[in-house]
Amino acid sequence: MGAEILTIPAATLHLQVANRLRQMLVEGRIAPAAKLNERELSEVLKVSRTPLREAIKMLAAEGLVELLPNRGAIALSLSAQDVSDTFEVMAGLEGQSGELAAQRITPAELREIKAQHFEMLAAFTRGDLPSYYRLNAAIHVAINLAARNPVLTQTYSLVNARLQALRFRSNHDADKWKAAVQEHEQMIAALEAGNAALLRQILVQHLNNKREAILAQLELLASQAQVAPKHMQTKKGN
Amino acid sequence: MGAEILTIPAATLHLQVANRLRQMLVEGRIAPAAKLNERELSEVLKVSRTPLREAIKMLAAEGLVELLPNRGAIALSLSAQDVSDTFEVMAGLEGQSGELAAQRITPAELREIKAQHFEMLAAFTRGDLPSYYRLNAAIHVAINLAARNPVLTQTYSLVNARLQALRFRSNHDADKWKAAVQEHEQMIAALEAGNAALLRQILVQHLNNKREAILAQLELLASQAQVAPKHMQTKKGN
DNA sequence: TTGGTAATTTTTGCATACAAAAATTGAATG
DNA sequence: CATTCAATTTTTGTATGCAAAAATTACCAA
Repeated sequence: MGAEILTIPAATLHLQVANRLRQMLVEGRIAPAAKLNERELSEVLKVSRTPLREAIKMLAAEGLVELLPNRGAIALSLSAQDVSDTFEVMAGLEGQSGELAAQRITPAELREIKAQHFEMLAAFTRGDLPSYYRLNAAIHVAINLAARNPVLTQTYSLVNARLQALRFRSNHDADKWKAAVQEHEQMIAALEAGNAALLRQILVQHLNNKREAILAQLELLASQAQVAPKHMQTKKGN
Repeated sequence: MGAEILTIPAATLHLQVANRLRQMLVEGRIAPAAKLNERELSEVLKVSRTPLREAIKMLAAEGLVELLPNRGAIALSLSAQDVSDTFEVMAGLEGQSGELAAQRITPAELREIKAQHFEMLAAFTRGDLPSYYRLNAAIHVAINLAARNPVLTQTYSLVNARLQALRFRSNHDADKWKAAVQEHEQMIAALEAGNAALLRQILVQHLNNKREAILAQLELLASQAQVAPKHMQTKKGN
């Protein structure tokens, strides 16, 4: 993605706004289905509506917000089916990333991934969830980068962003968690062996498991919501 | 993608403009690397710069134009490496489409694809290139749709759009053309047999062949361009 | 010429202004 | 009390205006 803005630090306003909004969306600071009020946001972000609207249009193209003609934009809200579909695509993209990475990864990259893996094990052992998730994501990104295909990386980031808001993270269940860690160890082994087909298979399975875990979690939340319907509606908040 | 604007025909201007611009880009009416002059385009499209700029921002997020800070936007221009990378991703997406379609396609969909295949054969036999390419693309789209995953469809469309401008079409060489048609027949067979793994493999191979054909074509054009450098620079054109 | 630089023009980026659509409010009525 | 409908307010969508940056032109000197 476009991360080398360091050459010319003059980032235009609409890009800055797009980045900030994207962050707010994937971090859930703007809740799913929440309305994006232009006046309100322009006051919060201290910009006029023009660059704000341009940023919103970009996020719409990225699929992070939905445009409703004459009614503005709302934050992406994924149905269970949407989540399932998105994970299915992610499984394909991760599988391909792994397949290519197994063929193209450099020794240095492999070493770094192994190091990150051990760091993740440390966080796992300590029960340090934030670090665990951060390192987990970093490893997947590193595998994707090792595939040496910027288009794949961009596509991956684009689709993955839609799932980031589901950061209420999956496998709280200890067994599945352990299984996920084991899958990560299998990934390393496959990467090291240069076994492209195997790494693809592991990653696809890994993503399918992730999908199931998230969907189960969603179902749980939905049933809880039925008991206490319509609580935190996420209005203007903070 | 969003094609059901028929429910409420009130499409906002910036969306209309985005659609028109997208079409101009993928049809090559705006040449690769050509500058998108806002004043000029706003006159041609008969809109003010505001909705035009919003549309351009959407196309930038789609990857069809590149934004240069303080210097506007230019049409996407793919290097040989870019083309190769993009085809690689498309191969993955098509492969997954096929894999899922083989599992999920309905008899009606299969019949329609077979019908389209015969129509394509007819066009092929007549040497009717435009119809051939149109039907070819339609079959790939139909397979994608049979996968029953809107996220996959959207991702597919997004990435594929970048290659559409390369419509100076591949395999002029009769052998490769025939091979492509044969691959299509194998696809139908695999679809009919519900052989997901096979259909994936055929589609991946099909896309790899397509990539090679296009890259060869590009190389040819590049060598010709060296002889007669800097001709049609594609100014305001039309 | 050629090269470099200052003045001019053009173009982009952002803010504001205005019109149209939607949402909200508030009666009035059943 | 609910409902409908008109008046008001809010919000979105588009056009215009203005400032800053970039590109172009004009000019001068070597």
